[in-house]
Amino acid sequence: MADLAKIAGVSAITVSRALRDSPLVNAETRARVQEVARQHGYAFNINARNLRLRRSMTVAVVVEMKPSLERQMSGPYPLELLGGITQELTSSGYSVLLTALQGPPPPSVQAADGVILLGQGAHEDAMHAVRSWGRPLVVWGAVSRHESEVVVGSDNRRGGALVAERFLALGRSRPVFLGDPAHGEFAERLAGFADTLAGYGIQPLTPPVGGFTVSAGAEAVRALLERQPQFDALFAASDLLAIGAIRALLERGRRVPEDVSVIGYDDTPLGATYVPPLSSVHQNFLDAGVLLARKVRALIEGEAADSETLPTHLVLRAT
Amino acid sequence: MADLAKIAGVSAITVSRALRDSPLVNAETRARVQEVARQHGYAFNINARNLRLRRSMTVAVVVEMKPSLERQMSGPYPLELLGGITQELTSSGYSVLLTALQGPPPPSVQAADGVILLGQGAHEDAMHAVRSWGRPLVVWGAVSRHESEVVVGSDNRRGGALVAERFLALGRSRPVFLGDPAHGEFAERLAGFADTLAGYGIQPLTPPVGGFTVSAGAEAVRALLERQPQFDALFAASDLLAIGAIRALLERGRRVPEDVSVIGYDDTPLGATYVPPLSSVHQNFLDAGVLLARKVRALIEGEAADSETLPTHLVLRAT
DNA sequence: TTGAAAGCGCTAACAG
DNA sequence: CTGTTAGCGCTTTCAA
Repeated sequence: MADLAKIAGVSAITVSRALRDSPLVNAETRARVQEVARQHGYAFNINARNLRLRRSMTVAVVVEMKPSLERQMSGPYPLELLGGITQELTSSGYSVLLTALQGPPPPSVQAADGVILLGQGAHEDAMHAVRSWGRPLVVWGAVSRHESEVVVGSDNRRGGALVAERFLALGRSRPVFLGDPAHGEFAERLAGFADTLAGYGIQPLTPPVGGFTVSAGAEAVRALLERQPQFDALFAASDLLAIGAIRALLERGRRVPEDVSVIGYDDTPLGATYVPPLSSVHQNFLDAGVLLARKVRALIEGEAADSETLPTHLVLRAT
Repeated sequence: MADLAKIAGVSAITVSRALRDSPLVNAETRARVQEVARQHGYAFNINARNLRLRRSMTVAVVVEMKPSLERQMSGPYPLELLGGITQELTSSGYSVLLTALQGPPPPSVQAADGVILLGQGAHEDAMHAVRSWGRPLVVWGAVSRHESEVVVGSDNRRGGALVAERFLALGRSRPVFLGDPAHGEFAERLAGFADTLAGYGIQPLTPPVGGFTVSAGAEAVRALLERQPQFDALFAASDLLAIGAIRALLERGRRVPEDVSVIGYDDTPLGATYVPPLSSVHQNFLDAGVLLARKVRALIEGEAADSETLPTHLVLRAT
């Protein structure tokens, strides 16, 4: 900048202002300075600015990213969430720092102005670790769980309720919920589901499920068919589980949806292109990402931000 | 640091060295300083270090991230790639800066020590834009296309050849290739496929395909069935296209695989759980991510790095 | 093994 | 509208 200043015949601070499009500098001067900068291939030093301004214009996004395909956070969700976050944040001058939460975070992550945690999942400890960084924090997950944190999540209770209503409308009376309620979002889906059914004196079966995978869903349903085969509707807490469930049902000669109605969750392309195409509860991850981004930004800039619940809706397909 | 220095009764530079585990400092002093730092909740300022050291310990990952589910870069690929990259980079002290390549990149991205471009796709212009940042660059995509760049990609030619061999072993003689060869990686898959077939005097049909989606695959096959229905094998350049193709085939009463063998590409969970489970060419995105990360790191540290091709293998399932 | 001096490149505050 | 001064927090000389 000092060099540019000499070349352009102004002071360094004027160069600084000109490059920032400050209104404090004459339009003509500004143009000249910018031209000189361009000609000389000037590269701005963001670290110097950050040091001076005491901020990094950076938001850390913490993802649980195990190398396992069928995991809960796999599939398109986190990527869409990331897409929304990145879109919103970069368009307001922030950068997105991706972190895997394994071992101590690299220093640049600790220097982030804010943090977005994707999926508190079964990892309440992850939340604690991240909170200890002492940065503005926004979490994607089950909203009701954490009053002290800003949490964005989709309306899992409503999602569950929608499925219950659908089953009731179809005249189904022996429903099953498939999913481990230790997972906060799953617990909410079950709550909405069970509460609505309770209004009609119906209590869903909740067989144990050992995971989030297609095969976990299939196993659970196979076991259930052994012990309590008399069900006519199944609500799976994820499309993956639903697909596993359908597979197990078909194996045992149960027709879908004639004998058993099945509805999944997440409305993944996987479910949509499945044969039969899976009915599912849709949540808009892209919007969710944008919202998460806006909330950290608000927090960073000292404004208030509240937890928020995004609408869900039921997408009916063949099952 | 100056404060810590006073408290610990040493100089600032000694604090600096102690916190970095420098061997220049007495073990006892180091322990004391680190303890003081911990007790007082000292937060290291990474920007100051970066300013001083003239680097950012940051790698920008540029992704094409349009808000469309069925896009090429959707699905689990980029996430797995990202997982591998993040894993490798964070474990060596670098941070991963995620960027969407829309409009001018935020300054912190330009300050990255290196850049990984995920998918040159049909966007050769994306590569030009990124190259103009003048940073060490590694690209994920079609290796043969760019001699001047370091490109990591999986062995698309071999993948295509494997499929051809499989079809030949099955005695199929009228194969189709489904995919737009304007896409560099697709072109390589076709090349490997067609070359192998040519050795047996067979030339595959290459109907036009308008996109990367399930529906594009279905459309293309419907049109093909009108004009040239006499094919007995189909190699789709992605699982998405393959699924669309199967759907169209079943619609028109063609059995898979009895009448038409179908093999996809990418070995996605979507394909694996499809009914019928899709045979597909597998590529290991996690390893690829790690490799990409190692190569930028090498480049950043002034070492040489060459383009590299990752092995692919064929996963046979029902189709 | 420790420290003093100096400066990385930028910008807020305060004149002019 | 422009400039001077000072300092953000760290680390690499160089000297003790």
